[in-house]
Amino acid sequence: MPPFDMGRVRDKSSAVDTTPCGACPVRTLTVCAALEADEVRRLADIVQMQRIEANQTIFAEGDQADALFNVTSGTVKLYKLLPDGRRQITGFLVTGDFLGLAMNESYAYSAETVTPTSLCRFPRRRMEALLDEFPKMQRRLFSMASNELAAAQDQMLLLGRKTAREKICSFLLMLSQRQSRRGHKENPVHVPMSRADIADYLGLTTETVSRTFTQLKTSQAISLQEGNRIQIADMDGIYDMAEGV
Amino acid sequence: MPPFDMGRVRDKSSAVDTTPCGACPVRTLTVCAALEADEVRRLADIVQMQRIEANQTIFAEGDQADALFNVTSGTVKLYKLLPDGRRQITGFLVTGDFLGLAMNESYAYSAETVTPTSLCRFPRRRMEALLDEFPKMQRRLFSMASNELAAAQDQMLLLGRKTAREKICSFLLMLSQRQSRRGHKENPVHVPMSRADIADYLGLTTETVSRTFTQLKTSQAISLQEGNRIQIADMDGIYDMAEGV
DNA sequence: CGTGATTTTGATATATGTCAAGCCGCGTGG
DNA sequence: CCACGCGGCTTGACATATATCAAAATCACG
Repeated sequence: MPPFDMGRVRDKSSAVDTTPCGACPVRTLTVCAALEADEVRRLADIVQMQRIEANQTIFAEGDQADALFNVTSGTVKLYKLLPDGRRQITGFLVTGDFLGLAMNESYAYSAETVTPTSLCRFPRRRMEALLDEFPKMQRRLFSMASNELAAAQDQMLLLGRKTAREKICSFLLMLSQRQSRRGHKENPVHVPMSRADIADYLGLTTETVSRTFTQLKTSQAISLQEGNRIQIADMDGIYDMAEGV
Repeated sequence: MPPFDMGRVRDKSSAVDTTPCGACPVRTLTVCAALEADEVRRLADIVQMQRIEANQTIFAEGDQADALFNVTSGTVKLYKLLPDGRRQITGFLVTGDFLGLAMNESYAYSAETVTPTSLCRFPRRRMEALLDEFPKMQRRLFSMASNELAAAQDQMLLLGRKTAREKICSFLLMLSQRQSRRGHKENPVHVPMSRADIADYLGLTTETVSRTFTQLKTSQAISLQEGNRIQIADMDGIYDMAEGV
């Protein structure tokens, strides 16, 4: 699937600002937030926008890492595989998330779209040059990496020590909190990924994920709605269950 | 346990270099590696060295995060707890590792010594000021955070998808590779932590860890030696077992 | 040497995985 | 417009890796 180049986006309210980034609706959410106008312009010079349909590979583990990405819409999953095919999804990225914080010469994980997705693509070399030039950007990236690291530690606690029910409840809360931090309402929760993806994210099987959802449904803690939405009926209860209380 | 201040360390081979960092034997391993002489001196100005005995808390989850640390000798464990006491160890730090990459106003995890440990302590505010001043240091820290992130993803794969035997083999290999990267021989592997710590790191129980070790011993893949050392007899076999091959 | 902690070993329980079938929604093509 | 088929989800019956509970063995340390 060749990337479709959307070209320059024109900002209708301003004749001056013709760069794609200047008009970017998610600029405040991501690396770009900390930047001055001229810095954004420099970023706009090297960025390339692309739209990718659902269930497509963005890159695979082991590929030469010559680009970084920013998700501007849609959902992306990152995962690692064992030789026999067992899969661990290490994260779901949504609007505003940065893709490529942890990398060497080659990608250490694969990335695939879950839904149709828009990406900003930054060639790696040019991005690195920009980082040297703008310490503020570097700082921002470092702080994002720190947050990722904290999230990764939470996920280790989940994978190593939580029960299936605790995992599912934690997962729903994570999605809910993510929504509300992005300015949407916390409920109902949009869950665009398949049972198999959820299972591989939580270290379970699809069957166990499915059974746990029906249990929660039966106990009135949640209810499934139209369009991959889950209403959390008993938010406090789910909160407690997520921590084993 | 009040930190014991070792004061300034004198470098016997050089009358000039009286800063603690200038004489530091592990300088090449860590943040300090990338720095110029004057930068190291500035770091030396704010650093405070301390020695802590085994099994002592360095800080606890939720404490106000007003210092970062560098491990100059010994082993430290980081962990998170669930309300009912279940524990997940998220990492073991050894000589040269940096403590405090992921943090906000308060620590998101607890840190405890496993063996007697020496630390360089950096007051956080002053460290941040230095980071602003020396982008090279910031860059180095970012790169360390990236590596941590990659390691965290490997650990998620381990916790979510590997069997007990695969976990133990991966763990031994990690320790072995860490030793050899630090200039020691890869075999035998020094394992200073208790079965309980290993269990909480791998998402198992002490009983399962113990049983798995005896299995590996019985199948001649490893042998236990004096002083918490494990000889990996069949390195290739362990390697394959770590990945489920 | 004795005493408590840690580790190992054993017997049993259980949460979750595996295998298998049926169901549901949805796009396709007759 | 309906029948068909296919992928994803749910449910069921059963298997099993690992946890739990308990006791013996070994270790560390005063």
